[in-house]
Amino acid sequence: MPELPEVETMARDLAPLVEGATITEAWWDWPPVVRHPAPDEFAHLIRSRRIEHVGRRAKWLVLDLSGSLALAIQVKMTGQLFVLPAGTVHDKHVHLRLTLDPGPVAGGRMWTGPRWLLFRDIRKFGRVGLYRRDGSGTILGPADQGELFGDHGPEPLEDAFTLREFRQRLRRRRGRLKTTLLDQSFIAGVGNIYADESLWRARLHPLRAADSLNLDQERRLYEAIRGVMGEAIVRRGSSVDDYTAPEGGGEMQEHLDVYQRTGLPCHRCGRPIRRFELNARGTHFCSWCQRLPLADRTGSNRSLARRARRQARRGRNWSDLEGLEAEADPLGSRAH
DNA sequence: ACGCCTACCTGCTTGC
DNA sequence: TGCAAGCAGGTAGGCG
Repeated sequence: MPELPEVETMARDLAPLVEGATITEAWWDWPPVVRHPAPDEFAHLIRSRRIEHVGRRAKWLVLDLSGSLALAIQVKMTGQLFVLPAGTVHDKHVHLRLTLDPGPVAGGRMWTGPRWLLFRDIRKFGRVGLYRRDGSGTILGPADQGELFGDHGPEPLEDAFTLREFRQRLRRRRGRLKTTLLDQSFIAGVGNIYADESLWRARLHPLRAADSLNLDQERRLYEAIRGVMGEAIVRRGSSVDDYTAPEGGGEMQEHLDVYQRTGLPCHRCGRPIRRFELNARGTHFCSWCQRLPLADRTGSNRSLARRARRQARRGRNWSDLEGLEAEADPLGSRAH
């Protein structure tokens, strides 16, 4: 499940393989994979474009093409990219194929023949789109209007993303902490794995009201997000479930503290990691290290607290935990 | 306006 | 063995 570190790894792996190459043809077997523009126009526009740079924004790969075009690839859950000699047999999950005339490659290497850039996506969630950049370099959305990434929050690892800005953004939010971290308009690139990991590292409960943190907690969360993301990039991301980096698997999964570690000892206190569902996502945390203060459940965010009480009465959401009914207490309020 | 919920997908696992 | 249900989750779009 690619998040920021996995997509960053894909971009870094892909760059030396395709930068400098020219796209000569586009093929697809499932039109919805081309989100924008209409598939025929996409094929027409992309022909003869040179791939000038491979980068990343949020969880998207962005290939800068000649003529101020940008090929944006959203891999979502199971999207993968491969570069193989043209004509290589591939399976039915490859839904888009770009034929590349390699031309001279950085480092003086010369490919001996055309290559295919393959987009493979088992679950067909991923999409590609071709967009224009305006004079200032901003990628324009459909119909050349607005910013393609206008709805996205800041990149957590950029210098421009300061603790001060993080605090300001966090205090404007009304929802729960984890829901907020997963919201791409709050911060770009955080997904389920690194949301859980960041909250564990910051010792904050996933259900905390986002606007209820004190100064120290805000700082811890800010540093946790950046620390977890930075470390995950160095380790080439996490290889879990369907996802592995094609150019060699990431190893961050061996260094995760909570994600998919239900029942295993917390790396800080030794107590078992617990799991519950939030917004239909598995949520992993340590109920000893990550407490939900009483005040949080009652006062600081009224609408949130009201909803929490209603859900608790109906016995939904955080009561149907796997196994251990007596132990199941995602609020983390039980004394050990 | 904002947050929450569902649909989109398919392969794998689990249960009968 | 076979089949169906359950599960994984990023995010657009609909809903309240």
